[in-house]
Amino acid sequence: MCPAYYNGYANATTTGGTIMKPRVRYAPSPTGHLHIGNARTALFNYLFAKKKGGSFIIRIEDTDMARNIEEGTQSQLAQLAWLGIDWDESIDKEGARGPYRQLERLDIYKEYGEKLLDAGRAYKCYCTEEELAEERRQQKARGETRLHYSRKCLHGPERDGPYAIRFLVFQDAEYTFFDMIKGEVTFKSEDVGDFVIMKQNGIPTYNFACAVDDALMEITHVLRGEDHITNTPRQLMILDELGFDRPVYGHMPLIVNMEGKKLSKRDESIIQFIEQYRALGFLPEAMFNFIALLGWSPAADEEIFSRDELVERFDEDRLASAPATFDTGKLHYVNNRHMKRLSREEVLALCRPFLEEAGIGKEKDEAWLESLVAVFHDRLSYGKEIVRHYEEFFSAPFVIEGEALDFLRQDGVKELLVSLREKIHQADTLDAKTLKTLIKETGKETNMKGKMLFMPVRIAVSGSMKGPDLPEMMNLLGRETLLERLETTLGKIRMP
RNA sequence: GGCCCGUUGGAGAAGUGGUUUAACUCACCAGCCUUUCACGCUGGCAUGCACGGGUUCGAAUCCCGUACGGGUCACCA
Repeated sequence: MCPAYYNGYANATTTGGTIMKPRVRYAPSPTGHLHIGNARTALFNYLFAKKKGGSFIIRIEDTDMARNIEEGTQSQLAQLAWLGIDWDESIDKEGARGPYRQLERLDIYKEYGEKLLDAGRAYKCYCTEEELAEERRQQKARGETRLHYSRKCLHGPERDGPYAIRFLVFQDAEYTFFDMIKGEVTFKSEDVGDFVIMKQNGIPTYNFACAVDDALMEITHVLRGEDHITNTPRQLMILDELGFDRPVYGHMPLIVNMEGKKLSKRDESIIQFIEQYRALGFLPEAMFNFIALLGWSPAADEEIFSRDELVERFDEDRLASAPATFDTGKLHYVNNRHMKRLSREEVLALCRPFLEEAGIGKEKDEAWLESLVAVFHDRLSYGKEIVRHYEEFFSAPFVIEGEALDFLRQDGVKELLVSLREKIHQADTLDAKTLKTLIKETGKETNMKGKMLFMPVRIAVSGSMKGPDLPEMMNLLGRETLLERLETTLGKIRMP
């Protein structure tokens, strides 16, 4: 993009010709746990700040008293920290521009609200919720397309009683800004009705607090979800009237599900909260990696990166403007790739809680657990999946059917299995290495090799033509189960 | 309904007017490797960029319209 163009709409990036270090923020409201969409907003702001050597600030937007929840703030911060997103200034890390919790900044909003009142850019509104609802109802009934406040309090007399403060929107003004992602965006003031900046309870509304804080905290760039794009003109109006510089805005496309719908918290098809992924045994660096791919793409032939690599490669010009589809399959792939980088011990540590929870390997020793993990390491998409893999091969009902059964009905298979059964029965010790030797010996004796040797054994002990490494799997199964399954299999192929 | 945004293969997605005969990744298929299965490696997979006009010597890329999808119009953030 053209720098001159850029500066024509915002001067926050430069002052007196020197480039300032960017200051960006993530501003969650503590109404719940960290949602995947919010995590992405935080992540891109973080990436942008780190890449440019700037500061990443977390501001708590707790102005909705009704929806704030007790643990909301701590939960948000804890999950961000887990992802590996750390911050330079926030409620637990005071900087020069605090406080960082909006309810602790009420005096500030009050002061600026009065300033606007005095300047005639805002007015007191005594309307009740019921009156406003009735007004809207009538507008709709009349078929009006723009449902804006009627301004009936604009010229009304001052009176007693609670009031809200409304911003007086200019007539016939245009608000144009250069969006880092969308390009030039223009809104006409006539599309914006007089909006409340201070609620009756003395607490600011989102748009007001947000604009004032961005200015006072010297935020230079605001990267946020596209659902905020229509809030931008309102914030611009406030900024302009208060004489503040505008930050540069960038509106990121929404995250949608496979059906193209916005990720709603009620959507059952996708797990929505970071905490839930953590609980399933996903890796924080993999989540970081995956989320970075939601609406952004690297200029490389590779998509698997560490956090540092992502910071290094981040380029805001590569942020997409089309919706980002949340693809669970891709998430599994990314996590799998990151898990492959882990040592066996690390994977076991990740899987252990799930194994314990499922009661797997209770009577087995540590070596057995290690082997179990080793056998599935490569194909694990997340920690808890070890349970599913285990059940599939070890505890599910043993059945052989279809193609697998047909394979066993070939000549020589029966003799092969009988011979192997004897060897397993007689062996002193059974470990993976021994089992491999036994299979080889059986092959020699019965004159079977390659697929004709291994596949019948695989099917006979697992029921499946696919699965983990055969000797390792047989070792985990143990002598008793092997003999049982071999017996069952032989019984099956005797009766065609 | 007004306003705003978007639309490239089975899926994600590059591409910002001319080495694009449209990267790369996932999935899928084939081959190689492994005495089995995976892993890994190699190759295949859009005669076309929602549709219709236009601008241009030249458009997936710029403009206009249509269709479809989404967002937003609160004393929620």
